[in-house]
Amino acid sequence: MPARARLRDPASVFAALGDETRLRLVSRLSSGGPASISRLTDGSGVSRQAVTKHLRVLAGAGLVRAHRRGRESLWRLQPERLDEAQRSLDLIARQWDHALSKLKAFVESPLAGGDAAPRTTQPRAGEQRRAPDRSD
Amino acid sequence: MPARARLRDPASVFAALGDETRLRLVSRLSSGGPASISRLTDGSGVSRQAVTKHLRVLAGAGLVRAHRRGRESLWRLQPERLDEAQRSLDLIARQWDHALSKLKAFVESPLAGGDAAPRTTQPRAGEQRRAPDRSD
DNA sequence: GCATTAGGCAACCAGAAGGTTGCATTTTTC
DNA sequence: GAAAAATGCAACCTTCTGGTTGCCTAATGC
Repeated sequence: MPARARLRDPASVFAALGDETRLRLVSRLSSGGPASISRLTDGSGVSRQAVTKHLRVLAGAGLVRAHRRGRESLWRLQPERLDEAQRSLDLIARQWDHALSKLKAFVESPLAGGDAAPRTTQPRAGEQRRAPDRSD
Repeated sequence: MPARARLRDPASVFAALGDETRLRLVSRLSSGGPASISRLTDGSGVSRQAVTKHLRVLAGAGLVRAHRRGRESLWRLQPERLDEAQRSLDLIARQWDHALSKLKAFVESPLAGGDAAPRTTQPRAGEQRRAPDRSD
């Protein structure tokens, strides 16, 4: 598998961020700027090799990138993927709001009858669009 | 309940989202509204038990919640965690920007090594002659 | 009442993940 | 040019994960 396989696969970005150690690495890179492996290993609580592996996972998700400088390799954050992940979350949240408003419209609709809550999911009977409203 | 300042456990949320199947589930819940396990299993490509497990992982991360209705259990999205995850990403991105500007200030400073020096990434003695190259 | 439908529980399995250790390689430093 | 520093590679180990299957329980629909 190529190192930069499916870069726009949101799951892989989340998976990369879904490890305590890796998240700390990302956080450290984000707040401290580019750093070498040895430096990142310091105080990480795991071995240098472990850090290396984690960095590669992050790189595989496109979250970080390294370039060699002399005998050390400097790793830096790649913020684009973060943006992508953020947009991903945003999309989900937006869809949810929309679904909720549809649901609410359905429930309150006279066509739904007072007794009938939406049977399981698909309201698609007499759904009418409504302005998105924050129900929480 | 430290719901405000420090995010509880961002890694677990990301980990939960870091699986293709689970992300699809979340997406489906977000766009289709609350749904039962059987319904979520339909077209998911995996068994009902697999879906159940995934839902529990998502619930463990606080991303979804179920409530029983008759013989079925309805699962719905829990958008707060999504917000948290988003804030998490935002924080990281912000820190990164800040780190970059500090770094830039440091590199461009005529007296490199002064108070503009990045703290967590202190250059060791005799190491500050090369600027980080952004050739990629 | 009885078949059907929706789920829960538990055992089991293969492969991925996270981690370690040992050794080789390449730059730096003195 | 030899020691030290910074990594890379590879083997190995243990635990976690995603998935399955089989069987049992609880509502529902006739």
